[in-house]
Amino acid sequence: MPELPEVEAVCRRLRASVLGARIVQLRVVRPGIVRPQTVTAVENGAADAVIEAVERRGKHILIRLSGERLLHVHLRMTGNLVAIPDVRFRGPGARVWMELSDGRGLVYEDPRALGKVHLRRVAELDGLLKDVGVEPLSDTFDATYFRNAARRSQKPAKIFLMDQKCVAGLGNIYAAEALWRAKIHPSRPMAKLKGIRVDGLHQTIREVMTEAMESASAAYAEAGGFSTEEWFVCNVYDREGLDCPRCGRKIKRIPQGGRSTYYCPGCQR
DNA sequence: TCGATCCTGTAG
DNA sequence: CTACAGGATCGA
Repeated sequence: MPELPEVEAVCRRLRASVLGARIVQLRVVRPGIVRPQTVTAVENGAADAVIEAVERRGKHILIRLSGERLLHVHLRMTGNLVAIPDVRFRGPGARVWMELSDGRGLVYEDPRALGKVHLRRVAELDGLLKDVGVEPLSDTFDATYFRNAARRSQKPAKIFLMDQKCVAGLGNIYAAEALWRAKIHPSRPMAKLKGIRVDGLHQTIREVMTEAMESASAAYAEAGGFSTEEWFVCNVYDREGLDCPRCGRKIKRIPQGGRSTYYCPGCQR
């Protein structure tokens, strides 16, 4: 589910439904979600807070609460955060749930339970997010910024994009898709790319994220959750052995950093 | 940079 | 049964 566009879609939905609501109680069903914090710390800390804002930094969701506190949520692989009409009807997949004062529920669901829900103080935020890079669709993410970062990194291009330090929010799918559009081989060390090709990659990152952002939010607003392939057409991701839509060669899959990377050996160099 | 880890579900 | 999954962190 969640790379930046999907996380943003989740935030938009929450903003439309949950702002100004008061949290009567928060319950942690799975302690692992909250670790290394304790169940009691998070439950007590969120009780009685009013939801003042829903913000996002990279893939991090930041729910601002009254009293200089906030809920810091990371969906990781399979997490989701949704408002439901009646907290009593939460599903068995609820790992953390909150009862709102009007009886609705704000529920963190996560089948694999790899995600995180933490209670923070506003003052801690900068420290916690210090390694989260620039937003890919912000003005700060310009060609110069990207060139400078690229020049300093020996990492393979795909690893570089998935690392959140330079630009935040790209995951396995959109990193692969941006590289395909830019015709760059995922193993290519960033510092070895010509400036003009780095510029090209900068451009395709913006394209991919813009398209994904729009369709993710649209699909999510309407139907309340679709799997990616229904609204974002991938050219390489999860297409091992199929023809490259651009040059016709067979798409390959290689391991990188313990994950699968898909690319076209014909046109990505 | 690799592998293990956190977990469960699903496809082959 | 094994392999793999849209993420991130840790230690060797």
